[in-house]
Amino acid sequence: MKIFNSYTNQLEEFKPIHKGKVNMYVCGPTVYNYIHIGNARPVIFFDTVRRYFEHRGYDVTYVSNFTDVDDKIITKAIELEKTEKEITDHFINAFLKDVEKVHSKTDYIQPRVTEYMDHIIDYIQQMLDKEFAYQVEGDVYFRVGKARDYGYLSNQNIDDLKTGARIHINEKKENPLDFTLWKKTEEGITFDAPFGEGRPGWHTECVAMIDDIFGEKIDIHGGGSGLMFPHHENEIAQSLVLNNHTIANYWMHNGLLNIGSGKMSKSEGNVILVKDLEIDPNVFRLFTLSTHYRSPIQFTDEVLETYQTEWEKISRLYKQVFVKLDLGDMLQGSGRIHPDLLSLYHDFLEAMDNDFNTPNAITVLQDLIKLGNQILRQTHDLELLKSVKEVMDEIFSVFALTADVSPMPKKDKQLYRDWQHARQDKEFEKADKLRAELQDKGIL
RNA sequence: GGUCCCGUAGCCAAGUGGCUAAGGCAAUAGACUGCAACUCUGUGAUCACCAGUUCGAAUCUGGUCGGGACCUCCA
Repeated sequence: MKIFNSYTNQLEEFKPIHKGKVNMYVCGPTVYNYIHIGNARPVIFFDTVRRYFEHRGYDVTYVSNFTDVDDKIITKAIELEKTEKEITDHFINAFLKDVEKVHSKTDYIQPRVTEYMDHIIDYIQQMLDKEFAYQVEGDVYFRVGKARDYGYLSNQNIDDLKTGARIHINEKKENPLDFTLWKKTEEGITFDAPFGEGRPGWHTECVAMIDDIFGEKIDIHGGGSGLMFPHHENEIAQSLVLNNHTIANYWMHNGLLNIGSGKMSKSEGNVILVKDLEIDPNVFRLFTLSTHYRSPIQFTDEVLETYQTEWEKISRLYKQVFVKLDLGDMLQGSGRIHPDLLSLYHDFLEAMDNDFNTPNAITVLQDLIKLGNQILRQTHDLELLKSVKEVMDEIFSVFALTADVSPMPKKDKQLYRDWQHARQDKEFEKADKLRAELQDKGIL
């Protein structure tokens, strides 16, 4: 299994730290608003990564945080005349609802910044003690100039960054690249620390959480490519000071989702919220996974319609196969997959093993659909159809696709057989009536 | 101004040095069908452009044009 490691910028064989285990952390949302469809991409992609590792037999510990301390949350709280906690509780619930809406798992570890304040303060103190941080008028900054390998992850060198630094000069900083660890403030919710009252910057939380939860270097750290700099760069800088390692063996970054021509972001105002999305989650997942995770995706109605069509084709076949097997009392899994289908399943694994090449994996699914349709029309071989279903079930479980099927009660089975008989006997009026009934029941 | 990414058929999208450049959608021609729907089969690209490296390039190098990201909160 190969993964593209953003840290080394190359494809690497995946080797877990602990045999059979995967420890992974994905940067979660700052909970001051509903998430948009661009935020859903890492949710869906890393959920797929988790599912695939589990499919491969790994025991996965998946952690993703909630940033529930932030200026934007405070602004929102003041604006709505509520407490920060009311705001963040509301948007955490909303987030989890959206995660479910796109068929992603919510049973992962969800640390919140407010629960980690002691750790964060302790970490900042340690950095001060080691002189990798300094205080100015109650603020605490990280001393980037002293950090080792700063810029390695995002492939930038400090001098270029300095040259490119925009005019936004903070007189308090020794160096414009230094980032805030602690900000002195009296507005909104604040916390007490040895270095004064205020709140933490957002770069320390991930390090503190990962260290507390896992207690060591982890396998995978994921997030959107927009986080690579400065957020992940800053995380690594701190971890090198505190723990002398780069947090994760493999850094994974997903590309952005664009809408129309430009990028979608909260500040651009061209957002589509997940909660307002009115498409089948299966379609949205197919759409999201139809492009390799490191490439950007364009969100357009035309492409969405393509995957709508695609999903109808996939789910239609699944349903037909399911009904055939149900009629033949062959829904129970045999665990034996026919060689022809087994080779397709292996193609699927091969695609996924190659840095989660979901587009190619979807192509395998399409091959499977074609084959299934041929069997359905030509050989009617139930054993083969059973294998088709079983391979589809495997792929569905990794992609979190769900076709709407359930075993038929006896009278529906009879109805189906009656329909077939009516057609054979050329009693078309009767057949059409039965067909309409079956369609009403969602069997056809 | 600095750093970096991308440009494959009408649309989406694999492939990143070597047989005739996967696959899907759309289009079109056919087959199947009692009618619908579905389904299957056939049909399409000198890989933005130019120059170079190489026995050989969509794939590597340089340049041109076009699009985008980051350097500031952002998945």
